Amino acid sequence: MNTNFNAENFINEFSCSCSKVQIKNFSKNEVITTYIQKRNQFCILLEGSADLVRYDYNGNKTIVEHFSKNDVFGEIFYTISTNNELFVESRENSRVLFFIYDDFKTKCKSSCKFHETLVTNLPELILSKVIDLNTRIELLTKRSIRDKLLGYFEILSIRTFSKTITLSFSLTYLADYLSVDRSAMMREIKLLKDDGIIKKNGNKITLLYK
Amino acid sequence: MNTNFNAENFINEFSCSCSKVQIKNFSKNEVITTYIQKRNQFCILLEGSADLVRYDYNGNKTIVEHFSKNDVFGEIFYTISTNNELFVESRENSRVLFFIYDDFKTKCKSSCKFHETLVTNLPELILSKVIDLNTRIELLTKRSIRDKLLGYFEILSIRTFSKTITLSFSLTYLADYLSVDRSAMMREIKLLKDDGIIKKNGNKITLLYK
DNA sequence: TTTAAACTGTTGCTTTTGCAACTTTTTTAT
DNA sequence: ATAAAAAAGTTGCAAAAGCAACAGTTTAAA
Repeated sequence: MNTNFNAENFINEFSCSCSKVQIKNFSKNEVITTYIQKRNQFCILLEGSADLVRYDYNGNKTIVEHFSKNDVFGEIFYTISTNNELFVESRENSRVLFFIYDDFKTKCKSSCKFHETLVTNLPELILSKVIDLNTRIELLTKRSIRDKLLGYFEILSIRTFSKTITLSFSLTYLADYLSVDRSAMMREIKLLKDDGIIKKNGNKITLLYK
Repeated sequence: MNTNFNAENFINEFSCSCSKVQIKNFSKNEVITTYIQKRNQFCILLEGSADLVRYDYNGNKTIVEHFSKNDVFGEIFYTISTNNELFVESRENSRVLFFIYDDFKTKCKSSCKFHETLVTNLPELILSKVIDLNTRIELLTKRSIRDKLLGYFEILSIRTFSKTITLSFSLTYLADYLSVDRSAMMREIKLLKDDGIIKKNGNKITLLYK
């Protein structure tokens, strides 16, 4: 699965006049959208990165999803608004394309090329989201912090074809992403080092096993 | 998001002659497919129910995903074959449609109506999968067994518009689905009862709060 | 450039969860 | 109808994870 679709280039090329989409810019830490009462909102991250975050009643922050360029998100992907407050925060300067999925399925008046191409590419974009979500579930269903960490490192290692991986974010963030307590995670990292399973140098981690 | 597409009816109606798909029947507990070397395999569950399961090195079973009628699955939805053995088990007598996604994107020779309709409905089918996966992530990111249980009960409660829910499967299964130890989960259920938060009668659970 | 804020690293203590082992009950198959 | 298998329900103990509270370090902002 490898889509060549790049929404940003596409938009620049056609400087979209489609009446059904909207593009907005966001600076770091700005809230891009909330998942409340925006039924069928569909967003594409054109540039930058963002997180879908949730804070529970204990103040625990969880990174429910992480989005990077070309990722899709929006309330369309959620059925039940639980009591959770979910919102998407920009992690750096970002550009986001918004539209309402139901509107978009029908052709726009001018039957513009942009509209058409986007619709054609939608399955691929959503499919790649499914892959991301499944990867995340694989991690979250691991029973221990150790297994979550190793599972995560392994994924990065496979992706980069290297036993040494570089974390592009803080360990605090990683803990939120793996949905575990930070200090417990730090302890586990130390144990992994002590057991000779990994080596750590700043934000570089090397897998020593196998 | 409500798709009216029903793959089974559709197939019966057109008694598909499309050369690119295959339909097979499975009886309870049979392995429908494994997620190893079946790149781009795309499956639709026409009838019955099934689970994507994983056994880790400790013998822990995890229900990675649960599939019911019209759900889609297959290795196409997974990028990285981790060392995990993933396979899809039929939970009852089931019927499954198989095809290779890449083949299917291009029209079949006869440009059959079946092919066309399926392609048209693919985005909706995948979209509804995303919704399921997100719901699952919501649950799995909860920090405690208690929160996972309550989160799960709440989802069922919202879906059925009722404070009383009926579990259609065993508690053993639920523990595998929530990815927690069964006895620990049983203990937590007891505590929830003791705390007057739920009432339990066989497989019926009533939420007492709020 | 100095100050504040965020992140890293660590630890003692508490709570939660997992594990193993068992009994009782329910379901399923012969 | 009965035996076997699966599930429910319990419990003591061990291990893992969470919590809180630090000090030291790095990063970002004024």
